[in-house]
Amino acid sequence: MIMNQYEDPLALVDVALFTIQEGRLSLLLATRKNPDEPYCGALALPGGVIHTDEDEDAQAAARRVVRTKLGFDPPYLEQLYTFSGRLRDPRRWSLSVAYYSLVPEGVLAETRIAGLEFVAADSIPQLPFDHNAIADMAIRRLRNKSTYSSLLTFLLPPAFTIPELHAVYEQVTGSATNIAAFRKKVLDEDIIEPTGERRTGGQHRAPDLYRRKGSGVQELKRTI
Amino acid sequence: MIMNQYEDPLALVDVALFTIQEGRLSLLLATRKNPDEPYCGALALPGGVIHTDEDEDAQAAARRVVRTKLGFDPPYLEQLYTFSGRLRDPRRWSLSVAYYSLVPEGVLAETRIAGLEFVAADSIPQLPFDHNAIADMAIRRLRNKSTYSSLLTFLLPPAFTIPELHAVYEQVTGSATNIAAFRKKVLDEDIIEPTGERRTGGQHRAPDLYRRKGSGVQELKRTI
DNA sequence: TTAATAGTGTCTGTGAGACAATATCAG
DNA sequence: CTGATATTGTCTCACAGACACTATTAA
Repeated sequence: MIMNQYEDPLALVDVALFTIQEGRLSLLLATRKNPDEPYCGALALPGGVIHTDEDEDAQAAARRVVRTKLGFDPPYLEQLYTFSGRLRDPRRWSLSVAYYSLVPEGVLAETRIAGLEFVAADSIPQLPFDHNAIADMAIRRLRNKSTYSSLLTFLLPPAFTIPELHAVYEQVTGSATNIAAFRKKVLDEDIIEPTGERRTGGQHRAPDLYRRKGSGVQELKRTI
Repeated sequence: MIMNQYEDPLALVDVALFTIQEGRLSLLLATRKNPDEPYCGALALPGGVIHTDEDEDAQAAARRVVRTKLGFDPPYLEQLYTFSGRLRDPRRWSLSVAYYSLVPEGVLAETRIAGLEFVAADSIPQLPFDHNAIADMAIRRLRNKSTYSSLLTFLLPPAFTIPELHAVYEQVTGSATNIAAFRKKVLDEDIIEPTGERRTGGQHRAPDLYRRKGSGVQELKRTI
């Protein structure tokens, strides 16, 4: 190991993982289980030390954290911000690359892994470290990016209806909006496309099903 | 020092510092001078190892880097993204928290510090590490944020005219826009305010001077 | 007075948003 | 048929953008 005249910071990743549970935007918290680490027993954002022997980069480390805690690869994972400082971790000067992740409604409904808990995004309890700051920034980013991208489709199953997307939009942004205007906007943005199917079963007209267009997030441009 | 079973990554900061030089958006590069570090002698983004004994956090480290290389505190400094991986630095697994900074036109004109060089943002040479990726992302962020915030005012002196702001806007976004529409939009966005003075000297009507409103960047909201 | 740039007023097209009207579904 | 919700069509208002016109300045 090539040395460095300064003590190296502790390098971590933390993940703010969101899903829809019972119609509400929810954040995943995990019980800390390692007795060698601080705040053992407390609920916190899932995270951990970067394993430089196996993780190719920080994104891979975050992916590994989700995979080991939840058992699957997160469909959407984006870097949020890096939190750092001398005092944020009792061990030593630390640096946490924070990510946020979106998981479709229902995927985690049956997952009954011990120590995991979902809390409503608008009533997050007090968390250790600076995890409340991370969660707050993740929600702000999510709210903001929802207004100009196909981000929210990652909170829904592969095929979804416009009313469902509209409900998620209202849940995330916290604002009531006109569904007719929403429909028109989202359709000529060219970020979703009809599957050709409809969802039957309701005692009303069957809504058209759509899927996300393209594999990643689509962002829209502003003018001036 | 509390140990950790994994080798710690090398923790760095890098800064993409922009200013206007001869009417063009320009990026600052610095000659690497430390013979113990890779790419000594090459031009690269100014950066360095985080000093955990003196830097409170990564932002403070980036501020220190700018201060020691340029001799002043950067007026605007924002975290951009964290670049990481096993191979990006020949020393070892590394993690660089990248920042971008904006400095008013003219402030660096007289600065004649050896080893510093400005290059036009649209013709950046090949750089060591993944510094080209950092610079590209910084320019994308700058271009994008310019369209919905008061960010560009940080590339101008404290008092500036609307035509000056418009010229910077066109230079940064690379698009020709209508100055009348630009003026109207920027004025009712409430992000700048008139100083009450005008800039005389030209052989034409003296333009009104404005200043940025508020101390930080102002962002605008989108609708739907 | 003239050349040059600053600033203002007017018109138009586009798109968000409200709302009415029509279309389907299950029972 | 009826009660529900989905989808489409129409109108209005706000605003970006184009452009013409007026206002100032120094020489």
